[in-house]
Amino acid sequence: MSIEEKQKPQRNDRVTIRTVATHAGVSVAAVSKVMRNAYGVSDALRARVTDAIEALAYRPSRAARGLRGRSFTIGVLLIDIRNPFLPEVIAGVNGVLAPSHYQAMIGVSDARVQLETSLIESMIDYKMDGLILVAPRLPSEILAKFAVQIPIVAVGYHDASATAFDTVNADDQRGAEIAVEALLACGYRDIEMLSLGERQGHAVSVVRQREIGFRRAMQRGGLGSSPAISKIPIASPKREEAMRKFLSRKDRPRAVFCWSDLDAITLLSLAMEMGVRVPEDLAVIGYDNSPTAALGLVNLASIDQSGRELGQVATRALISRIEGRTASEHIFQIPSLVSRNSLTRSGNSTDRQ
Amino acid sequence: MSIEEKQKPQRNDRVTIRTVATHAGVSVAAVSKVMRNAYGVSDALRARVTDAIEALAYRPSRAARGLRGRSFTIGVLLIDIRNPFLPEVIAGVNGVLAPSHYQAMIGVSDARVQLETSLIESMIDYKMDGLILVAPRLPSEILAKFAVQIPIVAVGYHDASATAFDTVNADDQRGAEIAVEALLACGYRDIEMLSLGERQGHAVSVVRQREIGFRRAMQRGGLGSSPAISKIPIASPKREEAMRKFLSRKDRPRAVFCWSDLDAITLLSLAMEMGVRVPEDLAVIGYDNSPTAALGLVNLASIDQSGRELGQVATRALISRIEGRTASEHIFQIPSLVSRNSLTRSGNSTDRQ
DNA sequence: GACGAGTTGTAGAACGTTCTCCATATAACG
DNA sequence: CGTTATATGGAGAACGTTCTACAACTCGTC
Repeated sequence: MSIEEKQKPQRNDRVTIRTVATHAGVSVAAVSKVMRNAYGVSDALRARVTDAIEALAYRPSRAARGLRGRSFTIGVLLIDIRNPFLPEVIAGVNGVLAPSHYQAMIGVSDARVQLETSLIESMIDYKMDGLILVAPRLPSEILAKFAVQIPIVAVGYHDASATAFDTVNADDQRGAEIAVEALLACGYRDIEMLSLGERQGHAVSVVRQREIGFRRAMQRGGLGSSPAISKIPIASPKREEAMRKFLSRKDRPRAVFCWSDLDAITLLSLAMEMGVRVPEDLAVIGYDNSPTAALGLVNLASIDQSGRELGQVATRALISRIEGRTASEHIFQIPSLVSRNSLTRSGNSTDRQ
Repeated sequence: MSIEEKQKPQRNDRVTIRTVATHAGVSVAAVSKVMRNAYGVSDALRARVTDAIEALAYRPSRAARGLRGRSFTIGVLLIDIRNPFLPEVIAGVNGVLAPSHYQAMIGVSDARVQLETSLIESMIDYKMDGLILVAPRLPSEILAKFAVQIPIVAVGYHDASATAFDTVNADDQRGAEIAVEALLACGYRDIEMLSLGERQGHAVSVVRQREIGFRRAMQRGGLGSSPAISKIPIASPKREEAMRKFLSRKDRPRAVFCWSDLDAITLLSLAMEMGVRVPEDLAVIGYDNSPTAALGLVNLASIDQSGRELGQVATRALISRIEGRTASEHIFQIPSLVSRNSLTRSGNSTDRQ
C-alpha cells in the first residue's frame, strides 16, 4: 500500500492507463480489460487494478477511447431548446443514463436541416456510441443512411416502417382523439383544430399525426366527413395575426383543439385581450401539458405525453441496440388528458377573475 | 480531374486523411496543414488539397483530433434545462459559433454538484477546447483547478477576483437597483424582496448579488437600513406554502421584487387564486424577462438580462482565451426594465379582467 | 558560386486507448 | 503421465490525427 511517488520519472503529469499499469504492477492490456470488464480477468487482478485506479484518481481519456472502441457517450439532438416539452425528454434520458457509465452530450439544431446534418456527422466523428434524435427534420432515407454508421433512436418521428433505426413516440393520433372525445363529452359539437402552417413538417411529423387523429375522432362522433382544420403560421407577426382573425370570425367554433400548448397559450392571451371568454365563449385544449399550462393564471387543459417517459424508453432502446440488437423497434406510449378550466369551469382549479 | 476510383485497394471504406493525401498526391502532413491553415502552404497545394477534400466529402475524425491537438469543440454546461432563461444563452453561443469551425456540445448537470463535476471532467477528457459554465455550483477554487487544464468562462457566477478563468455576468446588483427604482418611481414605499431559500447558492451566486443591490437601492431611497427580504424554499410543496403565507400576511408589503420570474409567476397565480389584486393590492416585478412573463395572461414586469448577449460575449471571450489570452477578464452587461401591468396599470398592455 | 535566409513539403514519432493474437499456467481426463 | 481444454495475462499493432524536425528548393547578396 505504499502510494508514495510514481516510480518511473514521468515528467508529464497526466495519469494515463500506463501510469495505472505500472502502479498496479500489471500490463496495460490488463488495465484495459478491467475497465471494459472483459473476459479473462481474475478477481485478484481486478482488485489490484481498481485499487490503483482509485489511488491515482485515473480517468480514461474519452478521446482516445473513441479512436479505437467505445466512447461511452450518447448524443442527443434537440430540434429546439425553447420548447418546454424537450427538457422533460432530457431529464428522462439522464435519469436512465445516470447509473450506467454512459453520458449524454446534447446538440441543438435550431430546426435547421443544415445544422442538424452537421451535428449528426460531428457526433459520428466523435465515435459516439449512439444517437437519440428528438423530432428530427431530416427525411427517413437520410436517417437510414446515418443509421448504418451509428445506432439511432428517433423520438417524435412517425415512421413505423423504418428498418434501420428505432422510433419512440407518444401515440399522437390517439392523443388527438382523446382531446376530441373530451370536448364531445362536455357537449361541444362545433369543434375546430388549430394546426401548424403548411410548410412545416412532413408526413412523419407529429402534427400530421394529430390531424389524422382529429379527423378520425370527429368522423366517429358523427361530425362530418371533413372537419375544419385551420393552419397557423409559425413565425411571429403572422402567427398572432392569424389567431386574431380566427377569434374574430363570425362562424368561430365553440371549441378548439390546438396542436401544441405554445399556440394554445398565445390563443388564450389574445382571447382575453379581445374579450372572448374561456371557456364560456370558447373552450380550448392544448397539447404537451407544459409547465406553463399548469399555471393558475393560464389553466389550460392539455394532452399529456410524458416527455420523461419518452426519454427513458428511448434511452433503453438505444442501449439495447448498442449492445447488439439489430431488428428495429417502434414503441408507442399512450397520452392522457389533463382537464383544466379552459375546457370547462369544473376543471380542477379555482375560478379565474 | 479524374475522380474515378480510389487507386490503392483500400478495403476499409472510411475516408481518412490518408485517402485525401493519396487522392491529392501529397503527404498526410500537407493535408493536415491545409486543414489547420498552418504556416508554409502554397496556394497551389492548398487548392489541390481542398479539391480532394471536396471530392471525397472528407470529414476529419473529431476523436483522433482530440487525441493529439484541437478538437474544435467547446463544451457548455447548464445547471438546469428547465429555466427558460438558459435557452437564450445557448442561442447566443450557437450564433457566434455558427460561422466558425467550432461546435458546441451541451451537458446538463441538473444542479447536482456530483454530476457537474463529472461532466466537466468528461469534457476535459474529450479534449474539448474550452468550457462555458452557466451558473455553476462548484466553488471558485475547484473551478480554478479545472481552469488549469482547460480554458473556462463562467456565466452567471460572480467572482471578479478569479484569475484562472473569465466571468460574464449581467450586473445583478444593478438589476435589483433598477427594479427598486422603478417601484419607487411608481410611488410604492413598502417594498419587500422575495429571495431564494438559505441553502441555495453561495456568495458568488446571482441571488446574493440581487439581494445586495436591493438593499443598497432601498437604503439610498431612504427606506431603512435593513430592508425586508423573505426567503422562499425552492422545492415544490414548501414553496407554494411560503408564498401563500406571504400573501395572507397582515403586514404584507405594497410591492414585491422577486429574484426570478419563476417565483414571480407562481406568486401571480396564487395571488389571483387568493383574491389579491395585482397591481392594485400588490405590485410585482420579476427577473429574467422570460417568454412566459411577456404573455398577455401573465403580464409580468421584469428585469431583462439579455441571455443571448451573455452567450455571445461569453463565447467570444472563450475563443480569445483559447487563442492565447491568459489574463482574466470579467465582463458586465447592464440589464434593463421591461414594464408591464404587474407594476402599474399603465404598463404597456391592455387591461386584464 | 558559396552562403545564409526564407519558403514549401515530408517523414515519422507521438497521443491514450482497444483489441487481436499469443504464451503460459492450471485443470480435466483418459 | 501425456494430451487436451480452459482460464488468465501480456505484446504490440491498430485507430486518425497533429506536430516537430528536417530536407529540398529558390533567391538574393557578397
